Amino acid sequence: MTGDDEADGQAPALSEAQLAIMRVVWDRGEATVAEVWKALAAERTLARNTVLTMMTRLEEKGWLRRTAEGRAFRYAAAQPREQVLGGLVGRLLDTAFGGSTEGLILTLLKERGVSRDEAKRIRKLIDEARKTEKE
Amino acid sequence: MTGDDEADGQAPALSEAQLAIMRVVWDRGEATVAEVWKALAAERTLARNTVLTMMTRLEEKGWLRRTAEGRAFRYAAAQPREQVLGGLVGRLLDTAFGGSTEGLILTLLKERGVSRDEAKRIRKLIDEARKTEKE
DNA sequence: CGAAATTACCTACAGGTGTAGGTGTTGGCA
DNA sequence: TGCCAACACCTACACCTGTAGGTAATTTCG
Repeated sequence: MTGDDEADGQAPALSEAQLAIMRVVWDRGEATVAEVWKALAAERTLARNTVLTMMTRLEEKGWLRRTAEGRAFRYAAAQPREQVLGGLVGRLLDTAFGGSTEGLILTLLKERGVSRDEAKRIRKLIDEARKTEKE
Repeated sequence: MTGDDEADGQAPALSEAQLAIMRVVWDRGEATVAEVWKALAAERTLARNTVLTMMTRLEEKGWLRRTAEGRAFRYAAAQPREQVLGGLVGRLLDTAFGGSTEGLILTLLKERGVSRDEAKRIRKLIDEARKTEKE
């Protein structure tokens, strides 16, 4: 799979602020500007209009989809979280780690460490992943 | 700690093209614009001046350091690769995965799969990381 | 010696991003 | 029923990124 390794190639990848918005939308399934704004404003101050502008742009670029609902809009993610994050990670993997999965994981572990429990669960992930072994 | 340099994590994070340059510099320890240009031009076409501009900007922002050498400059990374990549990964981890190491690894495995050999080596990494277990 | 090459610097520009003010519309409530 | 709050839209702006042309200094080679 992923035969289209470069199909979406030039998607400029979401920036951090954009990702923050997407995260809220993904978490809720769908959301209005006001909802996203409230969620983000809980962490840092920013104007409602900022969120509005960014969501409008995300919609224009196909990251979000919206449906009129009364006088407001209800936004939903146009692409599943897994897919977008997968692309993001793949991109980072290639650009920063020369494609080395181990390199990335090593950095990750060094950066954050890992608890006994996590280690166990991660092992499990690897076992499962190995079933769909790559050639 | 971190008392000596404030150029830590909060910098806007390197973009993809910038990372490509840094990668060349890290790989060689140090490099001139011409060297980086040749390395990058091997993969895609771009003007020498593009590389020059970007490296100058990277120097201004503290990612690269340079020393005059004759009529040219020799650039070196101002920060070790591990540190920068660590910051990058940490950033992605928090922004996109809500801090879940497993989440990132899962995505990574799904995205790229893993060969038997890699799986083995990754296991080892985890074993080692667990020694410096986190609370 | 003079031309070609090399290198840096200055300048520019289109497109993206984060931020937000001002304007117009509308629905709800006093 | 008239005003306010909520909402979207338009506009703007400063900054960043990728890209590169033109210019000037200097080195090197024929």
